[in-house]
Amino acid sequence: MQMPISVPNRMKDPLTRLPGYVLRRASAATVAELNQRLQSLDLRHAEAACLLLIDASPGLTQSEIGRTLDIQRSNMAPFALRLESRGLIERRKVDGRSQGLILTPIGRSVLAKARKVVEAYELSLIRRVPEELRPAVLPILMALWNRQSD
Amino acid sequence: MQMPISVPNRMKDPLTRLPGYVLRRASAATVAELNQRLQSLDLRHAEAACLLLIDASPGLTQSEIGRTLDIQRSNMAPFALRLESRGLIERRKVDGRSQGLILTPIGRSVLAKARKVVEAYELSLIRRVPEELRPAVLPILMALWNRQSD
DNA sequence: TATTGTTATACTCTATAACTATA
DNA sequence: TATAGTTATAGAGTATAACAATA
Repeated sequence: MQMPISVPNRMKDPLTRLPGYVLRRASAATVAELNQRLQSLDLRHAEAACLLLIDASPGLTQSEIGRTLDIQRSNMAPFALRLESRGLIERRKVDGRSQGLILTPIGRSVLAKARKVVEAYELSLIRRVPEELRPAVLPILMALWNRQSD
Repeated sequence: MQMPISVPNRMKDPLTRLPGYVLRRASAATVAELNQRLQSLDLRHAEAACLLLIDASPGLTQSEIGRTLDIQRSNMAPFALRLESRGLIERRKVDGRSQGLILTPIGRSVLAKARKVVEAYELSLIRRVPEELRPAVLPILMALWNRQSD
């Protein structure tokens, strides 16, 4: 992400009327912002998401996490390895091929800090939206994601 | 993007309540979908955006486009080169260092098809959202992007 | 047969630094 | 001094294929 340009852009921009385009730009901007806020914990946003998932469901396997986060099984291997070698998670054999992932004490401590960062960031995001539109935020994003809100 | 899992996911998922997370997932999913629809034109979503911009403001320079799309100047070079070597755009010297970009006849023809794909996709996106929420879509996305709607 | 974890590999996207030519 | 275009390079992120071990 480049830092925002402060001079007004006088260019015709036919793109900012396209929800899909603005969705991409909003996502790219917020990912960059969240990654920056997580930098001091040496975490990427997807790693924080992974820790949050494991904390909510200890014993999840790599494959299950990958399916939830839409990360390929093959890409989960180095991903989980990094969390493991940093001592944030442990693997526990479930059967001969699956290994449940759980947080270590260090992992729980890092997650506690990450959770604060994430929650503060989510709050700052929602606060960008005019109050009367806030109830529509999740339903709209879930719909664009093509998921039922529930 | 993996194809969606059809079996319901019974896993606790604390993430889908987080607007920022859902924003990222919605964006990733829609980028993948749009890229797939543009595949037959051998265009990526950012290339289509670039053509749309040049068409709206012929003579834009690489740097200006990069600032508009948040693509680094250094990354714009191979990007523009590809469009040029495919005969979609031409460079016209503005002064000793800047080159304005314009669409070639081929570029206009490809853009016409790309525009249809993009507009159809944008329409399909907005249709995912319940009708009464649609007016809030752009204001919310612009707010999350941290831009004024106007 | 299908699934888990893994390795290898390739491609895209993004980020930084440095260079030149020009304004 | 600042800007435009370029090159080189490194790091993420993502995609596919293939393999062994296990269910």
